[in-house]
Amino acid sequence: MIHITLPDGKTVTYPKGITPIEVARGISEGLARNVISARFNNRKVETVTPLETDGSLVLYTWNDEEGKKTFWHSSSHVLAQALEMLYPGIKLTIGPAIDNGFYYDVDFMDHTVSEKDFPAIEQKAMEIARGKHEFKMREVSKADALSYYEDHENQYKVELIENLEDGEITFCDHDTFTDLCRGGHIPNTGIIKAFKVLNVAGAYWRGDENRPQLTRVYGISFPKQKELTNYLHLLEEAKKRDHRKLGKELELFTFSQKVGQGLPLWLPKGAALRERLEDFLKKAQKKAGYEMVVSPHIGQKELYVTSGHYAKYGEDSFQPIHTPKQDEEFLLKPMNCPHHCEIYNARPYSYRELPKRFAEFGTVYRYEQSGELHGLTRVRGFTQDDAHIFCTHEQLDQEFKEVIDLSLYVLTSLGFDNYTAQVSVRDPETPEKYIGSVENWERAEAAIINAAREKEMNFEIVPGEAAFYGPKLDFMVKDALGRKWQLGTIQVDYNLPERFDLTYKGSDNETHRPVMIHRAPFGSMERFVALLLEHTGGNFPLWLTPVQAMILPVSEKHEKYAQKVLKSMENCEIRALVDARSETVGKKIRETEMQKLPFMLIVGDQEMDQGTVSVRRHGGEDLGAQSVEAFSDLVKNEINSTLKRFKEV
RNA sequence: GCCGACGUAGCUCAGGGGUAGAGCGUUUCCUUGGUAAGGAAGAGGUCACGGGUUCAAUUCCCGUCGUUGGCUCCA
Repeated sequence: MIHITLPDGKTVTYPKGITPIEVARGISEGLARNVISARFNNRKVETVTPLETDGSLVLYTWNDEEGKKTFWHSSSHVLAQALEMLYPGIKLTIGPAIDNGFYYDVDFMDHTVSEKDFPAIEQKAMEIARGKHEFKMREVSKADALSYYEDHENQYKVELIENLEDGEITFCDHDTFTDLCRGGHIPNTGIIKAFKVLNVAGAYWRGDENRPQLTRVYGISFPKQKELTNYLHLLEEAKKRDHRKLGKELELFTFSQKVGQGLPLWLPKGAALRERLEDFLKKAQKKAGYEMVVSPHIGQKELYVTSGHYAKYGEDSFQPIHTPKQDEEFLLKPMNCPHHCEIYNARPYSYRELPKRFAEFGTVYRYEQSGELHGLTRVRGFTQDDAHIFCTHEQLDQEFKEVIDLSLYVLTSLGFDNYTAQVSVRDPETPEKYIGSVENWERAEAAIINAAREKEMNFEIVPGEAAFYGPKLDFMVKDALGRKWQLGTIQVDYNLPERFDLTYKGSDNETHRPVMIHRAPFGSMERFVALLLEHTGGNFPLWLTPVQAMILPVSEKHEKYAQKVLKSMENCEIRALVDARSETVGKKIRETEMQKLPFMLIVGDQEMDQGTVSVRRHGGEDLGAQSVEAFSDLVKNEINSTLKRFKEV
C-alpha cells in the first residue's frame, strides 16, 4: 500500500500501482471525467502512470493552467499526426504548448501549406481525436531512439536526442503515431472536441537564422466546441481594439508610403492627445525636480563612437549624413543619452548639486528590421519621454524609488493597473559580459529589488537580461491580443559616465564618477498611445480625450445658441465642438457615439429658452437638461476623481 | 532581413482573361429635425508599381514596394 497526499492535505491509502485517474475516480466520477493531467511529487506524470511510492498528488482539469498546457501539448501530437498523414515525408521538429494553444515546427520539404489547407488539417485532426486513442509513454534507449529517427532521415530529432542523456529518453505513442516526448498528456485524444489551425509562419530551427527555416503551424483546441466559438469571438473583439484600426477611425495617426515605412504621421487629434500626455508628465516631472533640456536630432558620428553605440549598431542602422565638407559625418540620433551626457559636461558639479535630472521629449531614429515594424508599437522614428538622472552612488537607492513612484503614477493615472514588472540583473555565469565593479552592480541590483519590494510591485527577477552597462526595471503591458510590450523602463548605467568622463566634486574635495539613470515612464509616445488605445478601446480617460463634448444643435435655428454654449465651454476649459451640419439629431448622435466622445450636449428650443444643455453620456445614458455650470462641474469632478496630482495619489 | 498571406474608390469590402461594383463618406439639392442612419441626384478608380505570357491582363506568372501573422532582432 502507498500513501497519497492530496492538495487539501488529506492523505489516503491506495494499493501500489494505482494511477492518478483512478485516484480521481475514488474522489468522484465527475472529477475522473475532467482530469486531464497530474503531478506526482512535483513531477509531471501521465494520468495513467502507476504510482509506486508515497507522495503528493495534484490533479489538473481544463480550468487549471497546467491542465490547459497538457491539453494543448497533446493536441500538438494530434496536429503532427494529421500533418504527417496529409503530407507524407515531412520532418517534424518540436511542438510545444504556448499561452494560447500550441504550434508544431515542421520541415515541409517540397510541400507548401497555406490557409486553404487548414480545413483539411482540422478535419484530419478531428478524425484522429474522435478515435479516442490513448497516449502511451515508453522509455527508449538513446541508441534505439537515434536509429529510429535516422531511419526516418529526421536530422532534427536526431539532433535533439543527441543532446539528451541515455535513460531519460521517452517516446509517446498514440494510434499509429510516435513522437519523441518528455511526457504529460491527456488520457486520450477523444477529449479534444474542437480543433482549429490558426495560422502558419516561418521559424528558424532552434531560433537561429543561419539554420534551416521551418514552417510553424499554430493551432488551438478545446474540450468543448462552444469554447472554440467563444475564443474566436474573443479574437474578433480584440481586432476591434487594434490600435491601427482605432487610430485610423479616430483620425489620430497615419502612415504614408512616400514618407517611409515605420515613420508615423500624427494627425491633429493624435497630436493634441500626445501633447496632453506630454503636459501631464511635464507637470509631474517638474514637481519631481526634473529640468527640461533640448537637444538636436543629429549629432556628429564621433559622439556615438564615444558612447559606444556606433560600434554596436552603426552598421545596421541609418547610415551617416555627409556634408560638402570632407570627412564630416553626422548620425540621426538613435538615443538621447549621449547628448544629455554632454549637457552634464557643460560645467563642473559639486556633490551638493546632485542629483541633476535632465528631461526631454526626444525624437530618435532607429533602423528597425522591416519585418518587425508594427503599427505604432514598433517604428523607426519615435519620441521617448526620456530623462537622465546623474547622481552619487549613495543617492541611487532613493532616486530609483522616486522614479518608480513617477512610473507608477503614470501607469495608474492612465488605467494600466495590470502591468507586470521585470527586474533584469546580471547572469552570474558570465561576469565578463558586464562593465562596472562587482560592488556597484550588487548595490544597484539590491537597490532595484528593494525598491520594487517596497513599492509592493508585482515583479519577476530575470537573470542575464540586464544590459551590459547596468541592471534595469521594465514595465510590461499586454496588447489586445495578449502580446507583451515594454512600456516604461528604468536603467542604471555605469558605462556612459565612464565613456563621457562625467565627474563631480565630492565632500572630500576629490573628483568622483556619478551614476546615471535612464528612465522613460511612457517608454515612447508612439508605443504608449498604441497600448492605451488597445486598453481603452478608444474610450480615453476624460481628461485626456481629444474632444470631451460635442454640441448638437437640433436644427439650424439653434446653431447660434450652440456657438454660445461652445464659448462657455471654452471658458470652462472644456474641449468641445459644434456639429452644425444639416443632419438629423439621430444621425449626429450616432456618429458622435462612433467617435467615442464622452459627452453630447443637445440644444434645441427648450434648452435655448432655459439656458441649459441636455447631456447624453457616451453609451446612451441621459443626464437630462442642466446649466452649463452644472455640466462643467460634472466634468471637473469626473476628471479630478481619476486624475490625481503627482505625490497626491 | 527570412517564411507565409494580402494590396480593387477617402473608408470597409465584393468581383473576375474582353479596361469594374456595393455600403459608408464626399459634393449639390430638398428636408429643419429631440437621443444610434430623412430623401434625391452627381462626382470619384492606369484595380500598389514594373516586367512577362496572351489577339486581349485589374484578373495568370515573375520582380519591386507596402501592409500583415510569425521568426530573428530590439539602444
